[in-house]
Amino acid sequence: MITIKDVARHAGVSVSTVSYVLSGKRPISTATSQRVRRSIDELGFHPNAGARALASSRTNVLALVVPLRTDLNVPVIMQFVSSIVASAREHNHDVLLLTKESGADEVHRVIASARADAVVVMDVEAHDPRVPALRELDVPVVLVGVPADPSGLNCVDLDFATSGARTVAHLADLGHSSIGVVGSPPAVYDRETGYAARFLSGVTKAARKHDVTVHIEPCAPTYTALSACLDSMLNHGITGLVVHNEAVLADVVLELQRRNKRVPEDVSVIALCPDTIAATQPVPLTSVAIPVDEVGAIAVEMLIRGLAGEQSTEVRLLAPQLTDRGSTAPLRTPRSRRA
Amino acid sequence: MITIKDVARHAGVSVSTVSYVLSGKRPISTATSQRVRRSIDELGFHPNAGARALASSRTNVLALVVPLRTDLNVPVIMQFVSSIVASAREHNHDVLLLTKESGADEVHRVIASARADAVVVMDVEAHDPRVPALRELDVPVVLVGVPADPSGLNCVDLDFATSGARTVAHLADLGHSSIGVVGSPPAVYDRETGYAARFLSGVTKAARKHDVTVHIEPCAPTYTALSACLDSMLNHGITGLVVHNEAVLADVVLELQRRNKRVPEDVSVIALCPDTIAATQPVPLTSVAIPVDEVGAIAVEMLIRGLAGEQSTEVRLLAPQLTDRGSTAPLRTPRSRRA
DNA sequence: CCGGGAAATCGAAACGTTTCATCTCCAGGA
DNA sequence: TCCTGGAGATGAAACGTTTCGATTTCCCGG
Repeated sequence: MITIKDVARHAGVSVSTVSYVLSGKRPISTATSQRVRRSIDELGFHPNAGARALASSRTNVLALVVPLRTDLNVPVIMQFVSSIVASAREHNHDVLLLTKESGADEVHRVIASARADAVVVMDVEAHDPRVPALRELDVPVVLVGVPADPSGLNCVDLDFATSGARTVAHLADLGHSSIGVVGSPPAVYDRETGYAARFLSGVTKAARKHDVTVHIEPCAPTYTALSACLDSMLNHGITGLVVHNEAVLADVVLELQRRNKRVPEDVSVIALCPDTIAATQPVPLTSVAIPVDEVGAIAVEMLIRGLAGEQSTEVRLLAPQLTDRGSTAPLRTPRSRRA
Repeated sequence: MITIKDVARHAGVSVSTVSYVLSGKRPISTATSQRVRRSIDELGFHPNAGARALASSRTNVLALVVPLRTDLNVPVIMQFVSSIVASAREHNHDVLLLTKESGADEVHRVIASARADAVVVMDVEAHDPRVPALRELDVPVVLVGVPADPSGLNCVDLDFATSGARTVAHLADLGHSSIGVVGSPPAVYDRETGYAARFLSGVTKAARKHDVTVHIEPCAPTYTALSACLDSMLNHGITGLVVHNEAVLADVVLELQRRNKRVPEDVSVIALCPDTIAATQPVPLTSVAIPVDEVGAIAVEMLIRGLAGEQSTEVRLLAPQLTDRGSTAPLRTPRSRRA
């Protein structure tokens, strides 16, 4: 194994100089710096992580708590994880994987044994039992999602309430006055994760404001459920459809077409989902984005800042971003045709 | 921070004694052992991972390389990850998450800097460019999946060829002589992951042996593709259906029913997928299992054994396990009715 | 009563970094 | 010419474990 000592000898400098070249915490002349770097490359030196951790009490590792046993939203979760890992790497950190199922004890173990410097927790529920324990941890913590009482904790999430309002406003502005909402699977609402409910509250509030009627129906991730759901929607005479349900998203347009409803001519469809998903549908969908990459990046940045000493606990709700991909259009009524 | 020194003082023993109590590498009288353990609990001592790693050159961390950007098979991948994390924890190891996308360099970095002791790599392709680099690593490595040249590497996977044969044999034994195979999405075959092709080779081989005809068709993960695929199958007069495609699995039975084909009375259906998925379908499906938990457990065990010093590189193909859940039945012909 | 050996415990040297306190040198001001 | 200060480099002390001898204790046979 190549150690910092070998590098020092090879470059003809002291061990501490090599260390300072690497960390940049003290000025080093460019001449020595270059010489040292060359030695490092030549010898293929990689600083020993354990020794580093011991000496600096920094591991450069973030613990990430993920709900692995979930069958819901799996692709979205993967995207979150992916973005968090990428952001962590950009800040020179690695990611240690913990599962939600193993609870807060594992998080405590990992922190107490100094295996990680900070924690990001995904899929927090409104009354998540882990929250109190997380609050006790004296390392930076950030939650993806917002619990009922977020005091003393950092949180990031899309502003689901405003997003719900935004989708309805968009359709209302296009003249639609009868709007359907294909909700998430009932299981999601049961789990009290909060975000789904917040989305709906935004929807209903906007409906009142814009004086339109909304017909909300949760929808299980099966073809039959979707089918029944859409029939019900069409019976209610809806002309605009909001979909907050990744599982059935792909089939919504197909099923509408099969019922002789063209999109967007006969029915306007707007989705709440990551942009990558909305854009890659057979028919690209107008959508409000779930900004997975941004959420991941912000979560990591909050931690990094926390590690740098900045104290702050904030709940950061990201403003919704609507992209029109042509699946929504002005309501076609006799009046609008004449106009 | 509580250190081993504090524990030693509190228990009235030396530091090394505490260490030996913890590791069990030397005999300690039950009296002292208990006293030390009580002190540990009382003080809430957690050994510092960095110091441990430095002194013992063992991190008790496994690196796991996962394909995060995949849109295919996401749920199955999650199950693998989940099972690997669980197995690792059982062996007192944590899991460091690397993404396939970042390539072999990252694996090298993690090993060279002694952040992890061993590596498990998921989603290896037949001619995976990372394989040579992995072979050079002088730590235990195990691949989930089998590359074209697995020499010098440990691999675990389901025996897909035998599994393919098994599904056909099952249907053939029930009297079906015209069998359809709903394959994975074309993208899977394009990626040359190997397992899909091996499955099909097993299918065709068994078809010859049992003198039945098979009609194989890859199927994109969309409703339209499935629809077309099934129409084609039925036109060919198939009475038995093999499905190797988790994405459309849920809809296969529904679509058959919509075409007035009952399962299993008119069409027998057998799937290749994890048991949890087969069992939780609206109509439980007879299946050959993709044994995610077993594969994960074996992968981890191979690594642990490797870390313990056992030298061995083996390709471990797990024998297929078929579970009849009632979605397959004997072919209904005039002859079989009379019998 | 003594010597020998096993069992239990101890002390101290690693392990490879970071970082603090010093030290050296040299340029520039008086 | 001497002094001062700052930039650049160094040496050595941590950091918290593990682990290798060495030491103590106790029991047993002779």
